[in-house]
Amino acid sequence: MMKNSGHTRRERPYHHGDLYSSLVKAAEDLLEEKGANALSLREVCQCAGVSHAAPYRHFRDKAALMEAVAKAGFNQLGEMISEARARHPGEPEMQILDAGRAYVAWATENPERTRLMFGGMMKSDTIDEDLHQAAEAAYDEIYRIIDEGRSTGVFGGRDTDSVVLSAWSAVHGLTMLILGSGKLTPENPRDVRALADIIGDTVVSGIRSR
Amino acid sequence: MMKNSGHTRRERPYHHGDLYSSLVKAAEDLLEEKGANALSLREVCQCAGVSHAAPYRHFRDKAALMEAVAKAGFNQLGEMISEARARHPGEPEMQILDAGRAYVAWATENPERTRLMFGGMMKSDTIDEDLHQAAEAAYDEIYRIIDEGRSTGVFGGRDTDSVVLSAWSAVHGLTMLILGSGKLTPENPRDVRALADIIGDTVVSGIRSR
DNA sequence: ACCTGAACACCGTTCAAGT
DNA sequence: ACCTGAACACCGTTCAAGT
Repeated sequence: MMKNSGHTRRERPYHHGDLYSSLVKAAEDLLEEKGANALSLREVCQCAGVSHAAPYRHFRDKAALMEAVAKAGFNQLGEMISEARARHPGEPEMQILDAGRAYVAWATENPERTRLMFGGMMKSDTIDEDLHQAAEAAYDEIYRIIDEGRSTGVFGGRDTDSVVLSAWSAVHGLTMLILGSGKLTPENPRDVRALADIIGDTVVSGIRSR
Repeated sequence: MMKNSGHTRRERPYHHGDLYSSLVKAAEDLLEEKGANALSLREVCQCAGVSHAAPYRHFRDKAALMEAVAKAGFNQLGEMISEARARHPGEPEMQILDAGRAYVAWATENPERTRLMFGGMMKSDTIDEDLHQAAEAAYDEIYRIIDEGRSTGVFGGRDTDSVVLSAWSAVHGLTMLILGSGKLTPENPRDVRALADIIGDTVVSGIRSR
């Protein structure tokens, strides 16, 4: 298990080359493997093959590294929703159903990263602007679905923000219950999808124009 | 700021008397004050006026103390829902609306405890049976509301569990978005209640029998 | 410019010893 | 039975020094 990222000749050069990315990758892997509580920066360094002081050239502190991990997570999650939207052009109901499936699926496949992303980090006042924008971009994907559905008359509700909130809350709530409660323990992706569909049906019933 | 819990004569007796409760209380306070990440067992001990080794007579480890905090949280949350239910006998729609308000209100008043309770702790296989039952009792309060609503015909849906899941997901999702996303930042209890009512209306629309 | 190694103040946990 | 104080292995962070 020698790590040699990008280098073919020297076994371990003094200068790493792309330490920033290596640290984020190592942090992601270790986070999912051991959980947020047991994740130490020193272990991430060991995994990336550098000394425990090396990260401080690239990240202000441990929290900044975790913010980078969260940012990558929001980008991935937003991409999943975007793809679900693209799969059903002109069909907002199918878009929201499929986006819900994708949201829950990604989160259950990356539970620790999801907990990190929605665990209160975004509330801190020292929040990075990059991270904020990545989260915003994911939100916008949901907004676009609802907005199209409302403008074509298939969704109702008093205003778009309220409908987005309702849809997002339901899907996000299912997600966090799967990750956080002892009650919901789907064994495989098909179980996850079945749960997502139960919530999807209720959401669509609740926001459909009447 | 001398702590003297229960003792009037001696300033700091060798035997504390009710260290278990004092530690849970101190942990609750410090948790909400500094956040889960910055909470140290040693500081809890200092706050309770004992040495840093004293807790190990009452708790297996730090995680066990946090489980006790979570258990108390589930009991409080379940109590809130129960009271909301009792406020509107025979009116399941009002019960679920009011329970949603109470759920979101309690969580926003106790954000760190809520994150602890739903942060994945319940997933660990070494979970305490007491904690599991406290969480189950809170869940049952929601179940009772939906069950009564379905048996009197005001709620529809394929089965009670699916309807409970839909309602719980929506309210829990709003809660976690308020606690965890940068987007939702209600400034006061009235804002929180307004958000809860938006979700409540959609949920009731979604699960009402048609 | 980028990384290391020693150092510092902390942490959770253990255990012999005190009351 | 309950608590203390010293000890251990760890941790995040800093900084002079190395390449």
